[in-house]
Amino acid sequence: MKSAEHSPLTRKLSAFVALSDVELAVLERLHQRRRSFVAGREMVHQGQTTQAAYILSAGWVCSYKLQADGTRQIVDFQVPGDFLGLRSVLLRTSDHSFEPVVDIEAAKVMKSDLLDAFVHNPRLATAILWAASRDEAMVVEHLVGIGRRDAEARMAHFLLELGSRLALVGIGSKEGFDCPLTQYHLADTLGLSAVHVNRILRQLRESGLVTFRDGHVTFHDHRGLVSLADFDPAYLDQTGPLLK
Amino acid sequence: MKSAEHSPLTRKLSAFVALSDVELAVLERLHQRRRSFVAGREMVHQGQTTQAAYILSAGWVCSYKLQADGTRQIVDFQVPGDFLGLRSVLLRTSDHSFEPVVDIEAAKVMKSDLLDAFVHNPRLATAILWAASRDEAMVVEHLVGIGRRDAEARMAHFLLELGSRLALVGIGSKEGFDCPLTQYHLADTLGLSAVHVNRILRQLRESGLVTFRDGHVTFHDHRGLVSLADFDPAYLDQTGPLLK
DNA sequence: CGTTAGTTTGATGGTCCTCAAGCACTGTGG
DNA sequence: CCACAGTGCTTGAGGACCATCAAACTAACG
Repeated sequence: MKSAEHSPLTRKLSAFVALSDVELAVLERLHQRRRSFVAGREMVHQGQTTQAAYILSAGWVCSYKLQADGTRQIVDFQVPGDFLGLRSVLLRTSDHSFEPVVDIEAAKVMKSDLLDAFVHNPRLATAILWAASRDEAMVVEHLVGIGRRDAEARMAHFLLELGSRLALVGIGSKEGFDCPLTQYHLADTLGLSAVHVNRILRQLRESGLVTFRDGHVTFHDHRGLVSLADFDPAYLDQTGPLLK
Repeated sequence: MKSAEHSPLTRKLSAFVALSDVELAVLERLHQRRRSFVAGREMVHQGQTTQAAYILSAGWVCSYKLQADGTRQIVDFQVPGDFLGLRSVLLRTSDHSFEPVVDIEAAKVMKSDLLDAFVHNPRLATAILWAASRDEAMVVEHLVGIGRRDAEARMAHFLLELGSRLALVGIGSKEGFDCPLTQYHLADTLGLSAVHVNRILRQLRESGLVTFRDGHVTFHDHRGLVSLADFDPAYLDQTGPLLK
């Protein structure tokens, strides 16, 4: 089986652990129940209890929290290869909502199947938990960005992180990537207004660093961006101690 | 054994799961290796790999990330009953630093002991992972606060959350709590300058909502604060689905 | 061809930062 | 005992960054 035939999740995990044929097979079997969801319609509402998680195979999803005053904060995006609602299956009710950014394809994973796979394939369990832990590290980095970076660095950092994540599953590179997000998504992610997002994007474009336009992000000066954003991909790349 | 004799961690977990005598004993045994650390000296540096975690039994610790420009973002505080570095033991190198806010007492937990306890006491494992998941929910809430709340609501929310957490381990209430943090800590937590923190605190005090002074937080109008901050403690209180 | 969603730009103002200075308290050493 | 430094708190003045309001423009779509 060639790498191109694998699911994005398999690609992602394989970048960090050498998975055995058995483990690969179990992973592919988790992808049986294919589902589609249309853009914009909320999949899981905050506070809801779920007995299933999803593995995203195509499209983008955002997870967010709504506040009483109507403002929204996007906590994270899920791209192909990412889990949706893993934590809410394993431990607690979901504390945020999920909404597809575009029409998506996902595999529904029942709690029982997941626990079975974990019990019989501890290395696979570790790999998946490693991915969950990486997601958490991204949230922390996001927190740091909103708290201590100005709008320009925040945007640069965000685009670089997305680029790295997508490159890992083969749909992005240091040159750029396709990006279905609107400037409103960026605003709700970065804690800015949509108007200001627009101005910052123009500024980055006019500095020759990066262009965000027509659903595509183009890195013109990747190193310059890294320097502007103080971007250190260690939190995305590092291998877990149990994954030897 | 009376509740007062239990460790703060035991108190916290007992609020959500009825632990058996065996589980209580295992939990207490994890507290054997007592250690002290002095205020201000960094315990774990970001990027460091650790083979041990700590259970905090007295004092406060903050976990933070430093940026290249010298600014600091505090991600979370640990109060008695909280774990330090649990994730870095289980999965990956630590991605932030830890520093005691005051002199602290903690129990060192070796990775092997923890894994042993997990294997033989799955309910205990679930309870501890529930606590870890709760920590993550707090980080998400923190992110929302910095991204979408103004300085006053951010401060109010933070103080309310701390109050709830401390009440759970018996060192705080709706009336207030002792708090060793400086205004600089608050600033680095909330993504504000220390000067602005001072102004916001004055504003909250003069509105008769809350006083932060001389190492003590006093809630004058708890309900008013909750309303100002749009504080919903669900993310702290909810019981996980596996904890029946 | 009107409607809607998304982008772009300008004008104005508020929130919060930075710089600066003064004060209170504590601990230290001469 | 007192000078002095260090830490933390407080307040003022000025300005930067970013929000809000408003309006025009484009593209997609029924």
